[in-house]
Amino acid sequence: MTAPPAGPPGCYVRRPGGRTLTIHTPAGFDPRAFTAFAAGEEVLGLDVETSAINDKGPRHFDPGFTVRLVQFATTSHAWVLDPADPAQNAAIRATLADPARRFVTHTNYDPLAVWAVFGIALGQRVIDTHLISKLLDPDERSGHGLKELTARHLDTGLTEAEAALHARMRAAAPPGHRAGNAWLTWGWNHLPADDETYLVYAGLDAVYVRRLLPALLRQCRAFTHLVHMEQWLAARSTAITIRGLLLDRPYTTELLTAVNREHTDAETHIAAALGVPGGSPRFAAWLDHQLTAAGVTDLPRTPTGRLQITADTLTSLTTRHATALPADVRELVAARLTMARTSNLIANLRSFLNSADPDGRVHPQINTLRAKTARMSITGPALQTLKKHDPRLRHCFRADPGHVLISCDFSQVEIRVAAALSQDPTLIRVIASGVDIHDATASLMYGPGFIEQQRTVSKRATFGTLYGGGAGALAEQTRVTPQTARQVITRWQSTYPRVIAYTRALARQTLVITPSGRRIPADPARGYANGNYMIQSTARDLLLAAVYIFATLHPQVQLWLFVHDEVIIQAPRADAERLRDALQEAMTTTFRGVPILAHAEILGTHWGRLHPERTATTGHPERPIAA
DNA sequence: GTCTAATGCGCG
DNA sequence: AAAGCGCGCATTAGAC
Repeated sequence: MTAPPAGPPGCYVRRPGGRTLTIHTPAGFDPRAFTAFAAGEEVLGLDVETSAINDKGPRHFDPGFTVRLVQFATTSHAWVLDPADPAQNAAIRATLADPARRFVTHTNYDPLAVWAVFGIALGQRVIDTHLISKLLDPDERSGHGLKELTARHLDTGLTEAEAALHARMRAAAPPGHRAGNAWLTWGWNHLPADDETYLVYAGLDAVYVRRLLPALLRQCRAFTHLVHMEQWLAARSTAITIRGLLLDRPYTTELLTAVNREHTDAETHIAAALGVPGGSPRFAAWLDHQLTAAGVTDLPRTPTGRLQITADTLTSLTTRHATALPADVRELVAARLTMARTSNLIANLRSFLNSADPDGRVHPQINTLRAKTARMSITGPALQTLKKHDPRLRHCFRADPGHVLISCDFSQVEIRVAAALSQDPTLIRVIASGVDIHDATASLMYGPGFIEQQRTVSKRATFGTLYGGGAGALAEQTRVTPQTARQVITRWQSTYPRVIAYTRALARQTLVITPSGRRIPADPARGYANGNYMIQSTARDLLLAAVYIFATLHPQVQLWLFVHDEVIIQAPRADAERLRDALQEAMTTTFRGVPILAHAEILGTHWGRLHPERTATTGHPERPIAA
């Protein structure tokens, strides 16, 4: 273990890896000494200890969320401050609000907490070691936690402090708070704020994040421009989280009530007819029996042999096998299908309402570097995965009063990026001519008299090739025979040979380096994925570049959300046309001689537009809305 | 009951 | 020769 306390009064001293680290505790707070400490360092490690976070709720924006400790650190000294003490609270605020001050944190958890509790926006004054680590190795599973990173790059002092804290929490948790992870939740909320293990852990967190920064930065020499751009994007994204999206709560509540009723009706119907809940395995057994009696045997099963009840299998029952089944069975299958379809809607609507703060705003977390390709993810709620063809879901979110939402998305950006990277002359010519790319591809493959099915298959072949797919997958998707699929792929390959040559060359590489300088390690067993890494990642960076240009030219405009190849902004109604045009212009560009096109439109007050003839809350089966 | 891995389905 | 890619979350299945 480390040496016993031996520092100044009110301090703990630890010597992990032979370095002396001093932790100043709240009990020993001295305003003048703290001011002198803070003045001596331009970039401070910043960490906060908070009450436990409930992932199902508004997280930082829950009224019950509190910050219990705030820590500032150099590479050798940490000050642990207690915001409940007025003098320490003032010192915290003064330090955080100082416009000349820079901080280093791990993830944006701490800036969000600082905003939620102190109302201070750190904005571009914070650099995130998690983000830098993701640039060094974009694989999420590579261990980007602060503990793993400090153990790898520095020493094990922090992991040991954490182990000690967890042991302390387990030991101190009262009965009833020991099962599962309950001791952890109890610990973050209730472990006494003067507990030595807690204070040492808290102080070391800030010291280690400060020590980690130079260790990681040194390894980024070949792509420091990415550090800058990603930090910019992360700060803008944190601003989106902080501002939040306004939920149309009356609409959402009413819709949930209606859909709940639809779900319950279907459930009750099944229960009344069979005496079995529709969602139970016994329903599956009953249906299995009915199908066997009707001679239907080709439906998918679980590994244990149970009939698989999915929306897909149920749908095929109501279509392909409709005539084989008695009317009462069909009716119950339809009811079960209603349950399957509404349960997804219900789950989404509940997550919207649960994640809203008391003002009716949701604060989605934006992970700006989630995928290996640097694609972003949005969680809490997962707004990128809402069923698009049912506009009732997106309609739950609305612009702030007096504002409208404006959306702009790239047109077929991945095909264009593939053309630009491969410099395939035929694909470049097709794109430059401005005709429909899939029409042109089908025409090149089958002649100008191609039929619709040939267009569909060649379109699938295009995407399959960009993603590294083969004949098997193409046959599976289009229900053509494997031989036909192989022929289609061969034709595609001879139509766009440079694309094929390009992706084959990429497949042999062990490291993919994108035009923006991003490093993506190849998966040795799946070299065919490299082409997709390159294309998807480059498309993402084209979006970042466009957003950067737009936001720099229009710094006051609020970014609202990103959906992979789409940006949504919020603007005052009076500026809508002007900003729609400006956004489209910023996103329209040329990449290596290939035009990258974008289309912007004013969405209006709500994200999703309901069909004019259909009311929102009657629970009609979803249907695509004509463009 | 509790937990995790796999599956299904939503998006691009 | 063959291989689609990248995500999040609810539910299900199976293990403990």
